[in-house]
Amino acid sequence: MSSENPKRALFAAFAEIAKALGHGARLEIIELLAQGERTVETLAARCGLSVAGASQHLRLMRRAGLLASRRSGKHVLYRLSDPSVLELTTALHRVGEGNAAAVRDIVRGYFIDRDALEPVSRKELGRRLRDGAVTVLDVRPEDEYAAGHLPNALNIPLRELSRRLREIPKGREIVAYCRGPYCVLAFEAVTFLRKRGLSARRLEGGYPEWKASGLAVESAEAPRAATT
Amino acid sequence: MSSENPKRALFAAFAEIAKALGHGARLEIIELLAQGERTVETLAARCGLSVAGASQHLRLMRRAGLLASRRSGKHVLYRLSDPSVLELTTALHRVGEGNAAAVRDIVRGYFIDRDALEPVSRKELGRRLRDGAVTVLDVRPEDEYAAGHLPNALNIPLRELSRRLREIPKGREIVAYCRGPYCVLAFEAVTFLRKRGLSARRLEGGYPEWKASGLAVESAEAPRAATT
DNA sequence: TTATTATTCAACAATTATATTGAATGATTT
DNA sequence: AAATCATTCAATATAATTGTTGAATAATAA
Repeated sequence: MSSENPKRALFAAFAEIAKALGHGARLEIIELLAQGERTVETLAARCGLSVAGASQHLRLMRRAGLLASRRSGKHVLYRLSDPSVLELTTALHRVGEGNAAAVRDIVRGYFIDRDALEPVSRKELGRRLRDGAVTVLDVRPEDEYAAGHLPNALNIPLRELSRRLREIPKGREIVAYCRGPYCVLAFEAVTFLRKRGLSARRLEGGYPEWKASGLAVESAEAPRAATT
Repeated sequence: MSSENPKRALFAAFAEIAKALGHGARLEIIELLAQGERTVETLAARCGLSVAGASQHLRLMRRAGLLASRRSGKHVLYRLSDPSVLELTTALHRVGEGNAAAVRDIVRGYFIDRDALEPVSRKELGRRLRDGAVTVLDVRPEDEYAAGHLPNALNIPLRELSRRLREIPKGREIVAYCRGPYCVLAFEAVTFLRKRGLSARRLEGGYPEWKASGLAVESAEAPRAATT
């Protein structure tokens, strides 16, 4: 490991960390773990991986120092080892947005016209939360909501949105959020709500970014981990 | 490339960028390019690569959007495509320092006792530069110095330090810097100078970090690229 | 034009990473 | 203690990356 040249060894060690980020499934796992602890099974299901496959990716990332884990009963719960990991993925996103033509194309093509869905900044939402003039809508799955969410946020997972539309107070502007800047849930929720004639915008970033900014969060009674 | 699921495609695109960082030699190339433009030949020599090998690494990083290049006569000059690339490597370093045990071991083992070499912050050096009570010493090779350096810095490449010691004004504190936080040049310079009884400390980060902080820099007459 | 120089490309072997399968482990519950 | 469940490990085939060599380009100089 720490061979001849100390500098070479150091670069090699950093390269290991970068390699651990160098797989789509692993970045997806990191996005999920940014919401809170998760079991191997849950992560596998959410990312469309086999349990053994997920376990391998997780081991690799833990070795690289990106993740940590703890045992809780029969389950092993994985988490990001440190907030700096989220900063690293944010830096990766920024480079991708600025430079990689492939990313720009995907963002343009699929994330619809971003201008029309111009996000509400965290600062702005903070101000408007104090005025009470806005409904904050969390469109992530219930377990992610339970693990932590914005203050007074209403949780309606995206797939239930159509069915549970009446739960949303009328006449107030809606700000929807989900997992992060590249999570499609809030985009789709906003598009859907606007079609229904509601005034909806999405939050800049998602729950992890809000929390990382040091803003207030709430979570369900027991701070337990997601089960399914 | 941009297959079925847009989110998957996006993660895959980000993973490509991470992969492009996932090799020690490529991180070393990036550190060098953070000093300024370089030819393929120069990079190959500095990193101990064959020219063809360096060219392959460069192509890979350019495809990932990390680098850009331009032709100048017979030479092709590569550069970082954007300041966000430096931020990305900085984030990578931070994760490595915080988490990866391997990195901690290397830093402890080779970078000697960091406490004794506690760096001078950029802010502090800025203040002391205004007072004029400090000699700023650039220990990088001449061509890197020529491409850009701190205001009024004295350039004595590390390997010439012993020979040219008399060029350093007596009785003033010395602040040495080099390429960046994991460049050993300044460490070794400070260790050497202290053995000689001089009062020397090293700067936090190196030239690229100083410049990225928006602080003043100087460069040689013609803003030409390094030749060797 | 021809020769020279810097860089890129192509082809190959060697290594490393990935996906998949099924068995082994560790903790819990019956 | 046996059964169950979540996770990890091991083995394998496949695919991707790397290092190396030598030939092909592209720009300049003679």
